[in-house]
Amino acid sequence: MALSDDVESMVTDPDLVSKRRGQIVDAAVRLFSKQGYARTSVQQISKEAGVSTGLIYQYFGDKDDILFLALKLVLDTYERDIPPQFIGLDHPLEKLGAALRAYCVVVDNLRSATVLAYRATRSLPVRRRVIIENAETRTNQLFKDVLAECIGQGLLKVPNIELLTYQYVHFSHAWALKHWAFNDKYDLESYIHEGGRLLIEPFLTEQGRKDWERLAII
Amino acid sequence: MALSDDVESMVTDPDLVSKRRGQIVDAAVRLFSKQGYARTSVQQISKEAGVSTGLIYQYFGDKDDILFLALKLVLDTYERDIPPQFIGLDHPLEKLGAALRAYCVVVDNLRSATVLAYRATRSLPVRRRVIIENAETRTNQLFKDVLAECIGQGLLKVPNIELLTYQYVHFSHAWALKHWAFNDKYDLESYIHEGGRLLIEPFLTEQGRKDWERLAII
DNA sequence: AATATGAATGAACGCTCATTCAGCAAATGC
DNA sequence: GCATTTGCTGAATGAGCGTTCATTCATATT
Repeated sequence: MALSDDVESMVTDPDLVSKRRGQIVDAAVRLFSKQGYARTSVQQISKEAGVSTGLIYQYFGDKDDILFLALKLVLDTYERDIPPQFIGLDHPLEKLGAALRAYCVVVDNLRSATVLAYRATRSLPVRRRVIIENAETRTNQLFKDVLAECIGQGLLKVPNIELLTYQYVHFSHAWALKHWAFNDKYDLESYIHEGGRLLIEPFLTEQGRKDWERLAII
Repeated sequence: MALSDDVESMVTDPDLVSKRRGQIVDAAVRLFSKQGYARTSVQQISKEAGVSTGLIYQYFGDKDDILFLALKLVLDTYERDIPPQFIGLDHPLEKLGAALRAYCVVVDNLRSATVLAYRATRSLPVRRRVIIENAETRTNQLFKDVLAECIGQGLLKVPNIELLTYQYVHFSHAWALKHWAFNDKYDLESYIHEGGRLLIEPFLTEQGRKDWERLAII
């Protein structure tokens, strides 16, 4: 969860380390998203970040370190930005709707970075891939918990919590991954709305349906 | 749809061309799936395929050509193997169930190649990416048509055909993409079964439910 | 048997790119 | 005011890669 997670730096001042790393990772995400990891050179990253090539090796062990922290930034953003969107809310269905919306909104903000995470996670060494996969699992757990709460209160009836959770997550990711197919048919808001009709409404109980219509969440 | 789609070869004999290309693409898919496109060298491919490096350039213009034909092989397999699984069937719900099962089975057979298609399509030049995306769209259309038939006969009631189609496709792909998460919880057959409970059963009409239970499809 | 053709080889070439390092500038310590 | 440390630079290095091509081999043709 900390900023580094075992990437080492030659520079001692922690503030400077996180500032520089942020600067470099931001530039890297822009380039990786546009051109892919392999087609992006460290020289390009240094130019985009406005630093020298040598500097990068003061803050990262090698090029793979940059990719790892870039992906971690994406996953950390999910974990940081989604929960605040629903922890204040009272009604479980409200929370669920807000969680789905929040996930789609974050994906929309990080559209190309999300695609990057899909494409590049596998090219990390196993030990690091697991860290990223765990972060994803934790974010999924947020959904699962809210979903379980809805079920516990008799608002939803679902055949398989875990797989439905994955469908929510996939639905959100698809907004980035299949943007080439969706772009001319939906805007973000209508996409979210259709998500509710497809992945929440069919599973509402009698009671759930009443609340859902009253709350007019999505 | 033809084998080549504009990749040129120095060799004239068409049988030999397709044999050699198959041999090389098979080897490439194995390596690309394991190590990624960028980390795989043409020298490695030639060794894996049991030919010389020079030979590869008699059958492909450049390394990108190999990737293109590798991805095309995956998408063509989808298009070739799924329809036969349901065209003989009478009842639309039977077809839908068979289509979902067929898609999951094909993905299971091409698991690492499916992951490759997800990861690498974006690194093709635009013109070729479009060819791959069109192939995907055609396969999706198969689902959409069967789905429309079910709806037309009053067996299903779905809020959004297109997006539900994507959920089917995503569900199948997820078997490959999220295998690290699913492997110890489901086998292929139970995964397919859960897919039916999540993505078909909630949308059955009264009539549809009766038929579905009678047919015991998934 | 002599010749021609097309397939196959793999060493060599040139280029890209990750990584290093000798040196500069500024800050800090003595 | 000198010495030392820290942050930083960017040209240089060298390994690895995609691609080429002079050559060999196998088969067909005359």
